[in-house]
Amino acid sequence: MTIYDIAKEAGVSASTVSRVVNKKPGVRPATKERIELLLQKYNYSPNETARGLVMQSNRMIGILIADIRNIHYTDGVYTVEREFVRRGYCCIIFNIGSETEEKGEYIRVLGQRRVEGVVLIGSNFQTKEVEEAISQYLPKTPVVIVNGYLELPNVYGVLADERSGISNLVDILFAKGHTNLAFVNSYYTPSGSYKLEGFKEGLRRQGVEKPPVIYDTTASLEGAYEVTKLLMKEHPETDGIVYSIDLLAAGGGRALMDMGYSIPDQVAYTGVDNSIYTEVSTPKITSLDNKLPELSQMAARLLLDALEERKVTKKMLLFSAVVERETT
Amino acid sequence: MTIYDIAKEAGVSASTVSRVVNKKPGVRPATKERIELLLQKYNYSPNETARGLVMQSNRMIGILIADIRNIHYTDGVYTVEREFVRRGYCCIIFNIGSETEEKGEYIRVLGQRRVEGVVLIGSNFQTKEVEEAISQYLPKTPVVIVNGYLELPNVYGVLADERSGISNLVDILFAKGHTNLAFVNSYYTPSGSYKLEGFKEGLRRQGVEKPPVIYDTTASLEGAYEVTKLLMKEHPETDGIVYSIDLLAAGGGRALMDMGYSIPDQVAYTGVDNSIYTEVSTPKITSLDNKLPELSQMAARLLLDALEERKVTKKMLLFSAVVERETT
DNA sequence: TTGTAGGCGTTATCAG
DNA sequence: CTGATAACGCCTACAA
Repeated sequence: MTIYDIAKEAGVSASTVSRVVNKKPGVRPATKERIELLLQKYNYSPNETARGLVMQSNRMIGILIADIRNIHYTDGVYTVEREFVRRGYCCIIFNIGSETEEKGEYIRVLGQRRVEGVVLIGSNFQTKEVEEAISQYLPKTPVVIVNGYLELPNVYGVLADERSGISNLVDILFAKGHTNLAFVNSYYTPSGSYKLEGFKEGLRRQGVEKPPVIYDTTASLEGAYEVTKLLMKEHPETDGIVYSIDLLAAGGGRALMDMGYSIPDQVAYTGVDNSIYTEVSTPKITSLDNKLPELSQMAARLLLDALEERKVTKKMLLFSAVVERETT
Repeated sequence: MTIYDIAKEAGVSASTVSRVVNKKPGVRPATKERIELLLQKYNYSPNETARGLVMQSNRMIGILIADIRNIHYTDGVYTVEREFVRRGYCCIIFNIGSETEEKGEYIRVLGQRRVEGVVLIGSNFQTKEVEEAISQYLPKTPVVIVNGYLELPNVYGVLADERSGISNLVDILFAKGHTNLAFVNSYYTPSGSYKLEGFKEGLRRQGVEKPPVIYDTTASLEGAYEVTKLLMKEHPETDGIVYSIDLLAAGGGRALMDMGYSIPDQVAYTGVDNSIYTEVSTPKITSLDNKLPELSQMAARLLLDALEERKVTKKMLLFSAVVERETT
């Protein structure tokens, strides 16, 4: 059912139908009514593809994310999606995997779809490859990165100060008498290395001289469980563990309990994200709230500002905050 | 940058450019090469909107879901999205809220965008409103419902037998000597009422005559915590609780522990979804695996079959399975 | 092998 | 108030 079909049956031209569809003025009430009746009758709805072509605007935005199942990101996608839908946009979402080298390819596809804006969620978009893809395929499309940044004219960044947040975590552990700390990180991301830096900085600030105890693992309960057992075996003096994400803290906490440590007296530990895992896990996990929902909210706002040509902050920082629970 | 711009600079017509862009045969190698160089030079990528218009196909599919943050659904969205992207589609995802009356409106939008297929994730799409919206706005577009079904020619359904699954849970509890059971449900969905039926059926099968103990709460840790305390106060004889989702089991389990019950000896409990909560929570939760990922996988396959005009099963059922852990 | 012409469903401009 | 007409960017017969 096109505007022409309606026009023919109403005995008018397509332009007149277009006018009433778009509620433009200048149509005689009688004609208008006649047309509206037909629109109803046929359940007409304008073809957005055609509309997008002539209007040079399809009101679509693209969201790229490593993996929506990672609780770390789920909230972000949700927030961004809601914000845009409220404004009449719709969102194309791609889960692109965390290790993939195809980030550029997805950016190309978004370019080809002519999305009007892009949100990249996660610090792992802060790479040379992404930078090149953006300047190739989306040179004029506003792009905002949640927890990352790239030096391009059309890229905006909203970041959390995870680095200093983690060093605050170290302070808290020290204040409670835990001084033999270890850090457990998951696969490499820029965010992960900032966290590690924060850990080292915290130790330095506390006057610790010996080399820091650092372990890596996959981002899974099992990985954290195993690595924690290993850690405690190789460094039995450890009395505090900083995990780079809540999920690891949950898995690691389980290992500590299974090994018979009393929490938090003998060993204290902390997570990052302040996610639901902190409440589901027993004991409830002290966590660094890195403000992911707020970050995403800000990202959506920034992008909207850019799209509606208001003036936009290129880069901004939100402050994280420690939420103490039962593991410290 | 359009094919006309390229054509002009190459000294050929737009159709020739179109041919090389689409790798169609019948272009002299020399011309082809010349054009390809220009395509590279300008980073040309065909406008999908225009292409979609003329081809009458935009390779977009729509996914509707109550709330992507609900772990219950996250996996499903992920699976469906991955499956379609692999086939060159892209997905428009809408979080429409669980109580909202706007389901029809979102379906209208998908129709207006002329998506080629739709996946509805969650039994809460099994309503009259959705049925009407589909027959109005998507009368010929294939739609598949994950864990639901509607009697329309273009609607397909993939369901889990949660009802009998729950009654199996009841059997297991009885087998372990827990005979004073209670059921804790969250907000109303068709799935929720099937689960409740399963619970009642299980009791009946076990020869229980007295009216079942049933509580309702919001789908949250706190809700489950409070309602469990209330339940145990009002029915102190209870020695087994079937929660309708893992999240509730996690919250309720916490309440039971805080009240000093030993798990599973004094009180056993179970969840549904076999989600990560079962492993993060302590003790690890026995759960009904309702095969959500498989369901979503099947849904994607069905839709793909429909799109590619293979013959398609209208409605199918997957069998759930109990995964025993530490709470039974 | 290449170009021309028509059309996909809209919107917008400009006459009438 | 209404109707031609020309875009929008691309694809595809058909003709050359």
